[in-house]
Amino acid sequence: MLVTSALPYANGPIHIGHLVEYIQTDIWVRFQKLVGNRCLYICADDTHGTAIMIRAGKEGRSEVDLITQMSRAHQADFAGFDIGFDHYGSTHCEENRMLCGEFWAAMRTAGLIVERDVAQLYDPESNTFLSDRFVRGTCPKCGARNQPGDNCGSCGATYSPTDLIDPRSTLSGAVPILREAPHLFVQLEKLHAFLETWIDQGGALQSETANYLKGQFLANELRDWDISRPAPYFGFEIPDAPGNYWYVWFDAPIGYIASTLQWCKANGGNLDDWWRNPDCEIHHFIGKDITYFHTLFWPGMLHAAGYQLPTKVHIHGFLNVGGEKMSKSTGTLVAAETFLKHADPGFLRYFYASKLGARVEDLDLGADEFVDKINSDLIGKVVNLASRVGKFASRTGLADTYPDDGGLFASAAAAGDEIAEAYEACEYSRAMRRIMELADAANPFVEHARPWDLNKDPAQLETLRDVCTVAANLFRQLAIYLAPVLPKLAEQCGDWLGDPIRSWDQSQTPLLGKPVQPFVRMMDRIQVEALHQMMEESRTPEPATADPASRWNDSDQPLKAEPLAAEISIDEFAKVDLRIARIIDAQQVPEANKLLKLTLSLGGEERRQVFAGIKAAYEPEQLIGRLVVIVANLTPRKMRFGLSEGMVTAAGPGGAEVFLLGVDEGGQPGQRVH
RNA sequence: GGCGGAGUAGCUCAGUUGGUUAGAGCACCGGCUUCAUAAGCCGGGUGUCACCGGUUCAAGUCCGGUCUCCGCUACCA
Repeated sequence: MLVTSALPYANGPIHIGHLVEYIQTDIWVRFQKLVGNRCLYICADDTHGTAIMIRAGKEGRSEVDLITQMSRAHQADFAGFDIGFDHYGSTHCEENRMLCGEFWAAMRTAGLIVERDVAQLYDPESNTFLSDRFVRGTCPKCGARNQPGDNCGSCGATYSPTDLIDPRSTLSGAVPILREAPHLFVQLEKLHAFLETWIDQGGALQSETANYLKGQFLANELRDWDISRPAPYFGFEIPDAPGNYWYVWFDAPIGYIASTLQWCKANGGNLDDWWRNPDCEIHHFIGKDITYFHTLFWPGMLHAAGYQLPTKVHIHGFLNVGGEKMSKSTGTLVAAETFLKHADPGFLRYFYASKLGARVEDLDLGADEFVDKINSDLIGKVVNLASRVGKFASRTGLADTYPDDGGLFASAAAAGDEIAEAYEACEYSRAMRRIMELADAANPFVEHARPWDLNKDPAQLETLRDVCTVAANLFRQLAIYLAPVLPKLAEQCGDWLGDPIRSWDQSQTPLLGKPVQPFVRMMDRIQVEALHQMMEESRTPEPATADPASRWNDSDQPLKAEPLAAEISIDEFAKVDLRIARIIDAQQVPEANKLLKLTLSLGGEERRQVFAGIKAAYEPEQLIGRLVVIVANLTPRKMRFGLSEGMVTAAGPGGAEVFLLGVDEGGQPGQRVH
């Protein structure tokens, strides 16, 4: 079988959010290898695209220089967390260029490619077409300034970058111009029927994902996929369309194959054994953000080029920290490197394992929960089991026959199948729970056997040896079951008992008649301060903007929408009698579309009935009791629903966007506004 | 608005096809212990299984409805 994790983009360091995926995959791969499956774990850096090109330009170096350095950093981070790739390549390699050409030719032959002109914003100063994220401007809907080209961070509207008011290139600050260029498209609709069948019958997807695709994409005609980018672009030039490059999402997944090919070259393998062999399972582990690339485009590409389709696409959710999205400003976006400075990588591996299931669900890392889980499970239950008999065991060695342990070893051995099934199904949290149950059962054995008393009586040496034999073997079982998650622990256990852990089956037979090495401590408790420190270190404060105007980022739209009125004198203003009033009752007017009926108090017994057009913006209950500003000397107006004796002041474009004027603390009903 | 998931002890969760008195770990309280890394053992459940209704001899579990939270999505890939 062949297993992949998504290719990390060569534009930033690995952080604990990425690691969810690599740890999830690595556990699965280690499990497969442990049970004896032939398994290759393939990954690579994803290196192409505008972002890389621009960053390299900014840093004044070549793209190759940038991605080379980034790849080194990524691999060091992964190694630090014991992610055991069989091969780690790069999408920027000759193998990938060759394979891209092969896929391309196949797709051309299949008649999937068409050419069409696309108008895109172009930066005339840096001579680059601008993808959405490199254009910023004023939101056409709400008028918020300095918003990205695809959607508004303020009102959430989505639009195309050409809709932006006053657009600017983030590269040069230049005003982008609209320029047409021919693009090449994949007509995915031609593969509609194939994809439908694959999704329905392949069993490759979690049910929620299949459901999502069917409802979201396959229910309609599939749109053509824009697969080329005009120069300049860091990537591979399309052989039969000079001046055009494959879009990064074309060559990235092909990188899985290219990286496998590199492995084959280095290890004497045959690529078709892995990618064109119906007997070879192919498993992709990805995050939910790139679902459709891997479940629509990629299967389509593989199908067109005659490669084996994925057996399973395992999709996981995102990581939250402390119940919130990771962010640089709160320091929850902890780099892999930073984590390693403060804590054992095994802790993160175990924590994720204890939280991961087979569903597409986000998981949460809480500092206290993390510390509790590590200290009580790993330290208190697992490692401590070995530690309790460590000193004695190295003196007594292991007995020649397995002593009576009340059935503990046998029942833990019997649990092996269930635990294995949980690993296989990616239900790691279930596996961890079962393993901890075994650890819970093992510790009382030591307690009741009282090896510390036996140790004082030389005549009891045999019994002591038996107790140590049981405890050491129960610990070894745990280490084997945990080996996919905690490879270091398995190694330490192997060193201690002089028998390396290589296979899942070792959990079924006790280790006997061997000397035991001096016990060395395996893990240390973690303090919650360690987590706080790594977050503190990861915090990069929101850049404080010097210019107050840009800090608030207020739009000029409202003023443009409603320009200033003609000048008036102070006397004219004085004619308008504005008063503070308290809303003492607010009622729906069922027949009215926009109106609420308000009863206002101006203090004392003075009451006003006012109809206000704020129905869409406010619930009556939330209005009662609050102070508003009203025009108190307005001629009463007879309306369909009754007399309106004044007007409540409010701003905003209307509809739900209505904002009542408030009164600061201390203002009283009846007071005039001057 | 649509789709999906969740709601069980203070916290994290388990609870299989309905079936005794609803569970585990952690936390907490009491006692014991000292081999072990402020570790361990024994005992202790403090719950309106979100809410309402229905089916049933029997509902955390099945059905209908309501509420709350989360994720995705709203024609952008």
